Amino acid sequence: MSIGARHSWKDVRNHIRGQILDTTYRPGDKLPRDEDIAKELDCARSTVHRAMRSLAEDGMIERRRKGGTTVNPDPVTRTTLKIPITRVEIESRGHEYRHHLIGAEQLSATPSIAARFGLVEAGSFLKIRALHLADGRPYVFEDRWISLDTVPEIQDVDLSATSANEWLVLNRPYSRCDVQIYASETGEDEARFMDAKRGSALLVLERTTWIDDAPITHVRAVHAQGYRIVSGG
Amino acid sequence: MSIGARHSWKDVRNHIRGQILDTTYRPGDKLPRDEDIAKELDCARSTVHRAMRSLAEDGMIERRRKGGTTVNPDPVTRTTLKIPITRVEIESRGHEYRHHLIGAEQLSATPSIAARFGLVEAGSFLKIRALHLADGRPYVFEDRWISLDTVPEIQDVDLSATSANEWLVLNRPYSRCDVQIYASETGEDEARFMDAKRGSALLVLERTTWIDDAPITHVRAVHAQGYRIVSGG
DNA sequence: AATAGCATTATGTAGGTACATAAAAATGTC
DNA sequence: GACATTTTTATGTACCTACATAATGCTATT
Repeated sequence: MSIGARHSWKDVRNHIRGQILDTTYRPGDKLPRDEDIAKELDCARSTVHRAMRSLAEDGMIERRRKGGTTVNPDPVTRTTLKIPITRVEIESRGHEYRHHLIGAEQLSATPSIAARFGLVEAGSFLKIRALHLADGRPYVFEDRWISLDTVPEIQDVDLSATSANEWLVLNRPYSRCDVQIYASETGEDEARFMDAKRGSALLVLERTTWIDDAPITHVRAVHAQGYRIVSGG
Repeated sequence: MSIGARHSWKDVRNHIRGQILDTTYRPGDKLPRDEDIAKELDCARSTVHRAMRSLAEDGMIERRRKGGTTVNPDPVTRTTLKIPITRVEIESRGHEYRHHLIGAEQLSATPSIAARFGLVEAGSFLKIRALHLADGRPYVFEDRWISLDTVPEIQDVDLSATSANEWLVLNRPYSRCDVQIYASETGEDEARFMDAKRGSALLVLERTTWIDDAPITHVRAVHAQGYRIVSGG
C-alpha cells in the first residue's frame, strides 16, 4: 500500500479508518503494530502514533500498552454536545435576548441537591429562579442552586442585570461538569412561566459543576416546547 | 513559577488550566507563546504543544497560527455523549434484552427523510419499526429508514433475530453521524407499543448516519418514560 | 498446578531539529 | 489614505532518538 508520498498523519488516519470502514479490519480485530504500519506506509512511527491517537479519541479503536491496537468491538456513537451560554445561543439565532429574575433566596441544600453534589452535609446555597427570553418569548426557565461556600461573591452581583448563568461561566470556570437530559411533562411552574400547556412535553437539561471537589452550581434548565439539541459530528 | 521537575505534558496542562481557573488568565486573554511557556516551565516546546492541544480539544483555549493562544471568550460546556448499541446498554444495566420486529416495508423516502439525508431525489429505503425490551418491558421504540442503495444486503438479514441497530453498527460503520434530541408527547403509536399514557413526555433521540456522502440509516428512537441521558465529563 | 518474578514488547512520553503554514504586521506603491 | 505585497512570527507537522510504562507471557520455584 506504500503510495509514494503518504506523509500527513491525517492521511494515515484516513487510510486506517478506510480499512476499518471497508471491513479489512472488523470490530474486535487486532491492527498491526505502529512500527509495522509506519514501515508499510513509509513514515515515522510518531506520525502513525498521532493518527492512532486521533482514532482512539473518536472511539474507533482501543489501544493498550503491550496489548496492541484493536478495532473497538462494541462501537458506540460518540457525539460532542456544545452547550453555550443561553444569551449567546439566543443571539446567534438572531433573536433579541432578555433575562428576568423571578426570585432568589438563601437556603440550605435539600438532600437531593446535596446528593447531586456528592456533599455529606448540606451547605449554604443561593436558590434562583430565572427566565431567559428570546424576542420576548420564554426560551429557558432555570432553577439554580449556587454554593455560597464556594462562590460567596455571587451575593454582591446584581442578578437582575447579569444572569447567573453568564456571571458564573465567565467568573467561575468549572473543572468538572455532569449533564443529564430528559423529557418532562409541563408542571405547574413551567406552565405559568413558560406559557406552555399543562401536559405538553418539555426538554430538561440538568447541569452540575464543581471546581475540584467544591460544588459551584446545579441548574435545571427547562427548554421551551419544540426545542432540539442538535449535534453535528 | 519554574518548579524543579515539571515535566509531563499533563502537569503543564494542569498548570495552565489552573491559571485559567484561578483567573490569572480570563476569557479573552492572550496566553504567552508556547516557547516562552516552555522556557518558564523548563521543558520542551513540544511538551507545551501537547498540553495546549489537549486544552484546545476541551474548548478551554483557542489557538491560531501566528495569532497565538487565547482563553476561549465564550466558554461552552462541552460534553461527550456515548450512545451504545441498545442491547449493550440494556444488558449493562443488568436487564435481560429482547427485541421485537413490528414491521418492515420497502418504500421510497418521504421528502422530510430525503432532506435529512441531504438527498436530491428520494432513494429506495427499508422502513422498519421495532421494539427493544428490557426484562420484557418496552425500553426503546424505533422507527428506522435504511438505504437500500447503500446497504442492499440488509434485505438478506433476518431482522427478527438480529436487530437492525446491531447489524448496522457492526457491519456498516459510518463516517458521519448527526444527532438530535428532543422531548415529545406520547403519540398513538408510542402509547400502543410502549405502554405509555397518552400525553406523557418521552425523550426522543434521532440519529442519521452516512458513509462518506452515501446515506446509511435514519432512526427515531423513542425512549421509555423516565429515561435519562447521563454524561459524566 | 499454582504462583511469584522476570524478560519481552507495544504503546506512551520527552526532548530536539527542521521545515510548513497561515495570518498578522510592516512595507511599498499608487 | 487605500490597497497590494512582502516579511515576520506563532503554531502545526514530520522525523528521529531515547527512555518510561504497563501488560503479556515465559520461566523458575514451590
